[in-house]
Amino acid sequence: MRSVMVQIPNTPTSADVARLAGVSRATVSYVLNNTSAVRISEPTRRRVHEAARELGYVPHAAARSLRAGHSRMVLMPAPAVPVGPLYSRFLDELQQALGHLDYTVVQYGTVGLHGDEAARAWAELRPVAVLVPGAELGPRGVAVLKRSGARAVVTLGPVRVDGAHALLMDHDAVGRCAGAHLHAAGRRRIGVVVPKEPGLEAYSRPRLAGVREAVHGTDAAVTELPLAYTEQAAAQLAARCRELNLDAVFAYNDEYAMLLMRALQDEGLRIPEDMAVIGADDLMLGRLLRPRLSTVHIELPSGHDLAELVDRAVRDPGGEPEVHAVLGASVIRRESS
Amino acid sequence: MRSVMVQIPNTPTSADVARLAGVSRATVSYVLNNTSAVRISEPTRRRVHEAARELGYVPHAAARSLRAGHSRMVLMPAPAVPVGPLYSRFLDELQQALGHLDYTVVQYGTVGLHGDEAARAWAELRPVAVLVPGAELGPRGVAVLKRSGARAVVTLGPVRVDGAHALLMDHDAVGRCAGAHLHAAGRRRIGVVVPKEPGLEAYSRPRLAGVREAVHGTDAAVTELPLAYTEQAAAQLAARCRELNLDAVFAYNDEYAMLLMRALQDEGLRIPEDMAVIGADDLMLGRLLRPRLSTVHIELPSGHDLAELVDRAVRDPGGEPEVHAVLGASVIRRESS
DNA sequence: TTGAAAGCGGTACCAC
DNA sequence: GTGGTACCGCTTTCAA
Repeated sequence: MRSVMVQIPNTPTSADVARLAGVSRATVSYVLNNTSAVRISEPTRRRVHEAARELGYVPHAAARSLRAGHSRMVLMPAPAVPVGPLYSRFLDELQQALGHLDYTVVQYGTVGLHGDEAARAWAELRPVAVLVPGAELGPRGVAVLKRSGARAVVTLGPVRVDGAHALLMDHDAVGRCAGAHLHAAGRRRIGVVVPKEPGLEAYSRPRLAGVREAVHGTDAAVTELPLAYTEQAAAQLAARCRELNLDAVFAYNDEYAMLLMRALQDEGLRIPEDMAVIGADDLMLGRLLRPRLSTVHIELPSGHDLAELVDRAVRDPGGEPEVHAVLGASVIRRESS
Repeated sequence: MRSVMVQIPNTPTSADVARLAGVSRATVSYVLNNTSAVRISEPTRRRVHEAARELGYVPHAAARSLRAGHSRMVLMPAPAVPVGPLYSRFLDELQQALGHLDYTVVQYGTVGLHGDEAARAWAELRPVAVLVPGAELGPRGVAVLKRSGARAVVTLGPVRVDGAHALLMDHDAVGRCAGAHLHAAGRRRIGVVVPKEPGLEAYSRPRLAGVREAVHGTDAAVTELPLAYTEQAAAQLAARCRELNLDAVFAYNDEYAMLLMRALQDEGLRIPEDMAVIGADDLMLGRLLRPRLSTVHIELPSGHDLAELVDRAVRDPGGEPEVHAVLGASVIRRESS
């Protein structure tokens, strides 16, 4: 009796390739990895390649790295908040550079996990390096990752974390720049916008603190201005600014600055005569506003440099953690201040 | 002779935990996975947990999924171009929802890889599902992924791909909306901005085509207007718009609209009297412009719905590919058109 | 030049 | 209740 079976296309393994090519699994591995320590005859190579192509063979990364005892995966938590063009470009450059060094960048969708929970989840993937923006990771998280074989842990954030390399992106500097600029321009009653949107505190608190530092010991006063990203909230805040008799506002970034500037103008305040406004991030939109928006230009590290730091750290896991201050901030004065 | 050795902290395995707890690896597995088919005494459970905690044990995801023959990983290519707030929110919601269904979302940094190359790289990770925005993936790529065990492949883009589920996000509709609106408003010489920035063609071409469709068979003429995202380019384009005697522009999206609107105003054109301008994406900034920017509001599918589609597909891999048209587009008329 | 086999870390079946 | 053990797919000695 002839039995016709529907062939369920099981994912082909190297054993299948070996069978089809009439060789051993070892040979398949040698051929497909171009192992230089071993010479395989040209006919055999061809047969193996042919078989692999025919079956649509794709090696199993997990099996490979399990056997190898390590991977080339660089893990980053996927950003939860919409990320600006600045940071996007930085990320892209970083991925490019790491890819060039033969690493694979993977952004892990860390959903509800926080702190050490998250670190544990990341550690399960046994990445060779972990890059963590923000201040999500503590020393214990770093320890977990290192114990699980991460040869480099790099934080990109406001503070250094024990045991990890650090790219110090101190947003204080942004606030200091803005504060110093406004003070030098003769402003003395300075408001600082602090977004109400969650997830931005890591940046907004230091920026506020920076302004405070900049005018510390002078006769200038700093007022914290919480603001949700809506027109209505902006209108209310504009009215409040007038009541408070402020003469300057550092608006967190250019987007919030645009929002607030519009509201201030609608409130009848002249910019910059009655009220100086300065943003941050040097986005294109600031140049398009009227008056043109002054801003704090932020210089992020080159993705290329970070990639090389990662590579160094991976090659020499015992080395002292490197700490680099990498956030350049400088005022671009336009017309609004 | 007493030998003092520096204990190199090798990553602890379940065998280490077993040793320390004085039980077998099997027992460790049972305890840590809460295997219900097997009863383990309370004291033993405690000892195992204790040992795991003490060693900082973290299970090895690769080993686990190798044994299991599958993972819960949903893979997406990491977006290469800076992605707007709309899409960011969608992504975030999607990750949330998938996480809730116990999937792990991983964005793979696909650098220089294209088409089938990329599909192969993704397939190496043996994800249970693959979500691909844009038009990067062809039928062959889909086949590669499926052969490697992906139980669901979903494309989010302008066209359906053979073998994959599709969330049709037909940006033609955006252009059609804009075109119909401008035509209804009496405009007949319509320019359509097409960004020169690479990576945006997947959206800009259909949007342009949509405008053409909308006015097809009428007396309106459509002019393609390539534009780089710089002030200078915008100024030149504004001058050209005047020469061409256009009476309306669909500016690709709100950001390009803002750029061009500024340039048109600087060129002395009145909006909307001399020139109607409409953007797309319904960003906040459009509301803040003067005149307020008309725009095409885009409704993306809910991340929740997509997550459920993925889950359905994973549970029933043999099912017919689902195809949903999911992009809602509607004009929000403000003052600029 | 090629093949047999051990072993990476976990899980789950089958005995005891 | 708990332990022994085979096995997932791949790489890499070691022998032939």
